[in-house]
Amino acid sequence: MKYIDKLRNSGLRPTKQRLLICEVLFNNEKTFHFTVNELERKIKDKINNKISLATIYNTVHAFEKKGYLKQIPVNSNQTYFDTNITDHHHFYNLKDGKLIDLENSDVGPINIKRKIDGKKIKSIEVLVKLED
Amino acid sequence: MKYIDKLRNSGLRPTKQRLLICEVLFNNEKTFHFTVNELERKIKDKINNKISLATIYNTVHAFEKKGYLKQIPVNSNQTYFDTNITDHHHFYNLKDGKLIDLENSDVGPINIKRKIDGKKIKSIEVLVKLED
DNA sequence: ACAGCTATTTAGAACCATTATAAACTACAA
DNA sequence: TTGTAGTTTATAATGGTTCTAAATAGCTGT
Ligand SMILES: [Mn+2]
Ligand SMILES: [Mn+2]
Ligand SMILES: [Zn+2]
Ligand SMILES: [Zn+2]
Repeated sequence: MKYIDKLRNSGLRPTKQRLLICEVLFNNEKTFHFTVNELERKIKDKINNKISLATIYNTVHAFEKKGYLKQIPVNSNQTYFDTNITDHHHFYNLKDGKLIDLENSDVGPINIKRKIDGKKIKSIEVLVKLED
Repeated sequence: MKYIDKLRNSGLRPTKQRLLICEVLFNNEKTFHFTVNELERKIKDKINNKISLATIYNTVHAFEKKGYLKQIPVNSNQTYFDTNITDHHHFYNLKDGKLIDLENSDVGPINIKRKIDGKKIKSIEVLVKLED
């Protein structure tokens, strides 16, 4: 399996639940955005025996901590995750709550002129809200 | 009262609850960021007879719809609001969950080169996450 | 292969911010 | 004043997320 080493090297035991979730998340042509509920549906579509919702949450958070997933800051009652972990930005379609990647090259370089004492910049994220 | 007309002109009846909330939100030297729970505390500090939490939610949403408040997109279990309704951006201190205004002039002009068919850009917001 | 240990999974309960409900109250216009 | 629609309120319901603690599974050393 192609994800066993990835997990072991991260100090995560390659359980069959995690391997299945890796398949769903990372074995795709394109990266994508998802909520935990959407991920649960994708997992159910893939297999017959289900994975507990608690495990899905555990795994998503474990992967996020290891840097294999990112959370996207949007106003929603659900948390949005991204399998695209490169530096990039987002369109947010207010109509249907869907996100669209906005590559760094599609946004001019962002230069934050102000500094905050004793703090380092961890990330700079642009959210472009779309309406009709 | 200075907020009676503002409310009437917005089609909102100037109830004593709304007027009190206006005082807390808008009668300040500086704008500020808040969650509904923080606002509830500020209101309790100001008066003895309390305002129902449901009314606080109702009012915040009414003011947001009228454009007197903005919601700020961050990853948190609580919704962050802003009494600063000008176009601007934010630092987000991951340590304590506090927001700091980042004026447009402290960020270079942001030029979104990509267009989405049939959609208009409603807002462009930059979130700069801070760590130690 | 086995034992022992720790990590992980799981069902279900708990949590908690937010929203819905529906009855009492209030601003306002006729 | 009176009627009506708008508003407030206590309280219940909702729903995403986290917690719990018991069962299970991966791993290391023998
Ligand atoms: Mn998380
Ligand atoms: Mn709102
Ligand atoms: Zn993305
Ligand atoms: Zn602000």
